[in-house]
This record gives sequence, C-alpha cells and structure tokens, in this order.
Amino acid sequence: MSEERKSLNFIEQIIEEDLANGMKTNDLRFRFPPEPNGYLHIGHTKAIGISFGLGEKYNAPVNLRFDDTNPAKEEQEYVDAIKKDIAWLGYSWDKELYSSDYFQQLFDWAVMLIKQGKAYVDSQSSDAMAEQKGTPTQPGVDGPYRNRSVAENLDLFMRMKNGEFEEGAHILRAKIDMQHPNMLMRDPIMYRIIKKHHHRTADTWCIYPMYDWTHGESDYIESISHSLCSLEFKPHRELYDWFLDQVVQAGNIRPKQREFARLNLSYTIMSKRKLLQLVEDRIVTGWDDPRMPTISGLRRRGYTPAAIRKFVETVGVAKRDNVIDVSLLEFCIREDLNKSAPRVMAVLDPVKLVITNYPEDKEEWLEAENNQEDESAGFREVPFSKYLYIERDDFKEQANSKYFRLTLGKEVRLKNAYIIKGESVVKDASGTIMEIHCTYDEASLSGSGTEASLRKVKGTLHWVSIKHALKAEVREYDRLFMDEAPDGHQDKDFMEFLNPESLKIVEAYVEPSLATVKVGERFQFQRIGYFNVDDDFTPNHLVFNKTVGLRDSWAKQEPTNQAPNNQKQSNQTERKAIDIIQQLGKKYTNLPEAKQIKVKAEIQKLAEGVTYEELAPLFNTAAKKTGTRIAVMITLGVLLKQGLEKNSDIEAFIENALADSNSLLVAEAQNI
RNA sequence: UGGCCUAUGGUGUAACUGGCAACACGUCUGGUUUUGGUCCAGAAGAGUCUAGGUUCGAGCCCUAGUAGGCCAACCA
Repeated sequence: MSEERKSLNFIEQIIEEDLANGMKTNDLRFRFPPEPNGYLHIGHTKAIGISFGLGEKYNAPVNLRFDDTNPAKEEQEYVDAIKKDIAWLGYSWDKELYSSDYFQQLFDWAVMLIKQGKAYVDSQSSDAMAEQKGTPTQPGVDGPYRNRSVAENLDLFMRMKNGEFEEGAHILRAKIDMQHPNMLMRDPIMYRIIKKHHHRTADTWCIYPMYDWTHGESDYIESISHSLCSLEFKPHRELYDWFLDQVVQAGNIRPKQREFARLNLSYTIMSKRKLLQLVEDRIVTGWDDPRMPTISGLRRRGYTPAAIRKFVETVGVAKRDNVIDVSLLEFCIREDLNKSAPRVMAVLDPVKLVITNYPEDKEEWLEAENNQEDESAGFREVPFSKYLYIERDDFKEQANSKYFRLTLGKEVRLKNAYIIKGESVVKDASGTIMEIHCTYDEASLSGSGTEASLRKVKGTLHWVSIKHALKAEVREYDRLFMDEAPDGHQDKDFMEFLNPESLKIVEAYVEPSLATVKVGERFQFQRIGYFNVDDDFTPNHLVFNKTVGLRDSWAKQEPTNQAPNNQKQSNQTERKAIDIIQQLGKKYTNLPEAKQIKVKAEIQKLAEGVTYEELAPLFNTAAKKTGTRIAVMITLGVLLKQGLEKNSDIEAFIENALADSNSLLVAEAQNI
C-alpha cells in the first residue's frame, strides 16, 4: 500500500541491476558457506541474514554448503551445531551440501588444467616457494619446476592422489603470473597432500583442494548467481574469476562474488580462533557460555531469534569497516522481550521487611497482571504476608527528594499490594540493616478502587513473601571484556582486557509461581531485567540467566548525585551568541531571500552580545564555508558600528571577502 | 616501495542517482505510568576527510592529497 520506497543496500542494487539486464528471478540462487571448524557467532549472523534474507526477499533458494576442504581442522560436531543455529534463527536452506561432494569434479578439472598447461606440480619446500613469491611491493620470480612437461605434471599429480608422497613433498599450482601485482595470482596453490581422515570422505582422498580453487567452482556447480562474502575476500575475486574462466560454459549461470563489511561488536571479539582460546583456557564454560557472542551463547543467555534478526537488519549492509555499539543489540532484545515476557517479582539482594501492623498469621493471595503490554497475558496470584523481602537497594534511612524508594517516614507502594510507610530499622553490631519495620495502609490495596488505593506515591517496590518465596540461583553477566576493541591493540593481547567480574552468581528469592518453569522460558523480573531459565535448571534447583537489564535512568544519575558540586548546570546550557550566529551562518547561502533577511536581522541582534575576542578566530573560517563567513561579516559590521577599531586581521578578512565569487559575501563586505 | 577497498552527527545506515543532509541506537528535557521499564512529546548533535575543479547548484561527478582497512598460510 504505502508508496514509501525502502532504500536498497548495494547488494540489492546489484541484483536489481542484473534483473533489469535480463537475469531471470528464477536464476537467483544464494549460498551460505561456513567452514565447520567452530561455532557460529553474531558476526556470522550478518552473513546469514544477507544471503538467507535475499532468498526470502526474492523467493530464491539458498544452499547451506559446508566448506570442508581441510580435514585437519574440521569436525562433525561443528556441522551439527551450525545447522542447529541456522534453523534456530528461523532460516531454512534449500540443500545441505558439502564442498567435499565436488572433490571428484574438482580433481577432473585440475587434470584438464594440467593438460592445458595451466597448472603444474611444484616440488619445493614451502619456504622456497614463499621466497619466490615476493612481497606485496616486490614481484615474484618463477620457480624451477614451473615449466615441467605436461606428462611429468600428470604423472606426479596422479601419484600425489595415489598417496605415493608424504605431506609437503609436492603441491599443484595454477600457472598464472609470478609478477602479478595481486599476490593471490602468483601461481596459487590448488592442491596439497593431507593424510588425514575427512569427516565425510573418510580416507578416499589424500590430496585436498584449497579454498580458492574450491569456492568459485562449487558456486558454479550449484548455479549460485550471487556469491556474497566479507570484505577480506575482495582480492580473491580476481582469482575466483580466473578459475571460473577455466570451466564456465556459455549458457550456464556464472556466479558473481561481491563483498560486504563484516560485523564488529564493541566490547567483544569475533575471531573463531580467539573464541576457541576462551573455551580451551576455561575462561568460559564452553561455546554456549552466555557471555560468548556465539549464537549458542546468545540463545542460552535468553536472546530470541527475532531480536537477533532485527539487530542484523538494523545494522545494514555496506562496505566500510564498522563497530556496532552493543547497546543496539541490547535495545533489540529489550524491545522484543518487553512485548512478550511475563512479569514476575524476584528479589536479588534481599533485606527483611516487617509490616508491624499486619496480622501475624494472615496471608493473602493478591492478583497481579502478567504483562501490561499484552492484555491476553492475564493475571496470576502472589502471596502476601507480614514478613517480606525487598531489595537492599530500595531502602535508605534518609535520602534526598530525588530518591523515590523507601525511607523512614515516607510512603511507597508495594507492587500489586499495599502502600507502606517506613518506621524504623533494626541493625546488627556492625551497623548493617537486618530488618526494616513499616506499617501498611489496609485500605490501599492495589486494584481495590478505594480512595486510599488511588493515592499517588512516588515509588513502587517489588517484593516476595519470605514464607512463600522460592530460592533460585541467578547468574548475572557483564561484558567479557573491559575494552571497546579488545583485539584492536597491536601491543596488547586481548586476554589482558578480560573482565574479572563478567559473572556474578547470587542466591535470590522468587515468587512461587516460578515453581513450574521450563528450560529456556523467559521472564521479566520487574524493575530489574529480563531473565531466562538456564539449561542447568532442575526441578529442585532453579537457575536463571540475566539476559539484559532494564533501561535504568536512575542508575545513570546516581553517581553524579554523589558529587556535590554540579549544582550550577543551568547557565551552562545557555548557548553563546557567537555559537548561534555560527550555526545560523551555516545554512545562510541556501535560504530563500526572505528568510535570509530575517536571519540577518537575527544575527545583527545577537552580534550585540559578541566580543571581538570571540569573533576573531572565525576570520580563519575555510573559504568554502561561505555562509559562516557571511555571518561573521555581518557580526563584524555590528561591532565596527559599536566603535571597534579596524586592525590588519579585519582588513585582511574583508579584502578576502571582496575577492570572493559569492555575491552575497561581497555585498556584505561592501557594506562595511 | 606496490595493488585493491573505504571515508556522511558519538555509533550504524539513508539521501529517489546533481536540488536547502534523513532514519535508528545512544545522549538530554518534559509528560503519562502501581516497573526510575514501556509509551508519548520535544531537544542537542553533521557544512558529508582536506584542497582544488566542473555546474545556476556537489555528500553525490573530475583531479590531487590525507587517513583507515585488506593483501606475502600447503587456512577459510
């Protein structure tokens, strides 16, 4: 319906162009090609979102192709985990495929290249070959085996395949150009000997194709129309195309590689190698530790697929390096959970509250709304009694008027229950508060509709009845690293930035309705945050993970409250006249004439409050910023009229303006 | 010393392909609220890396700089 045209990212634009140039929508096909050597992380989600998202948008198939050309690093465990994660995110692939499915075809093509004189067997050490390869700034030189005969190459390659040689004895290289400016084109390796068991082909091969030789040809075999990958593969594109040139037949789809910037998240790392190190060094409990940026970690932490997909959609697709603020991820999960998570009451840091005028043995079951954002969520009952737990944080013996919680002599509401008034405290010998005594107003019950219940109080507290509360283990997570870019320092190892307090385990008390929870269920602990039931949960041991805290504008201002000397902020917010003039100037040249006259009058008025010292620095305004120069000129005119003496700086400024090509500026200069 | 890529508020993306720089997050006000949450209303913050050029007009086109990233694994 809406005419709103959603802007396309550069990849969508390329596809639209291809479509406009005659490619059929039916020919569109994408792929996601993970190497099964680790778990998927939030960064992969971007690649997944792009390719699978395009599949959804154009109703085109997307293959899941495991890039399994290196048996030394790849394992079935990772294949299973990757499939689980993609499915959990809600994407479905057309075919589950493996690069290893194409080993025979790749081998046949390699033989063809040898016969055409476009590939040869090299028998040097890797050091010698590296030497000949040159550097980015220096061309390489041809090696001694470069011109072996086709027959010899064929014979050696067959014997490589037959397992006659040890690892490292020979390799197969494409014969391209050792002097090529792109190092990847300097006779890249196509095959190496690896005598290891492969998770799919077992021991049938002892030579394995390299990434570059495999990837484009696999795309071609699968008729992938657009092969999307991250920016670091840009230099590979030239080789990708060269390999394609050797096999593509007219009439078939020729895959196109295009590259986008990968996702980086502040305060975390994305490198699979480094993530593996965290697992192996036992910094975290595993790939699915809730502090890990892996999909499995986020899942265990309580993130939803919808939130993660929204996040990836929001960050966009472009070609410049980026670091996304974690606050955006947190926003996405809060937004989703706010709508869906049932609210419950839980006290994480308890202090005992005694309602002195409440009958000793009385208990009431009070009605509580499950989710005010969702009417269909209904109500539940929570038990109330004389002895409660509230958060230690929610009480201060005395506090200023900014503190909305319980203090002595003031009233607050107990959520879903009564209004209470703080009366006294009981402390132990060390001064720690052991009990808070208060009185309640019996007529003020929530929802009772009485005049007393409608009374406004400035704070509302959550609580649990001690007698009825359930004990629960609550795991509160903080960021794993204390630096915004832990692996962005050349002089420091990322492990140096580990946050020693990334996990805090507390024993909490929760309302009894949580007795029947199941693993993975998500809740909002009111006034605290979102939590889910951890995998470690058992029926007699409740375990919750903190997914993310609620936004907390109180926590933000509290520290500044402590500092006594920021009373006088008000006059700082008043902007200086010169700043306003500068801002008005910015747009001056773009304004219609009527508006210019108005703005000029405004500048002249503001100019009366400007000193020469404030104005002088602006004489150096860049020539390009004509508007600012005009505003400065107008201001200068006012100052001169007020009796300011001309000096050499002023003369120079005016002279420059008179020589300018902009007539408005010249006119203002002439006025002076 | 080479090649390739990128450059827009604090962050991430837009700008209908040359016409008074928009959206989201974040920040700050104010209102509503039985969550200091949500929701609502508003504000601040960018002369689009720099210098030239083309044009009536440039974030967009051209030239030259500058800055950052990637490229020398028998990894992907």
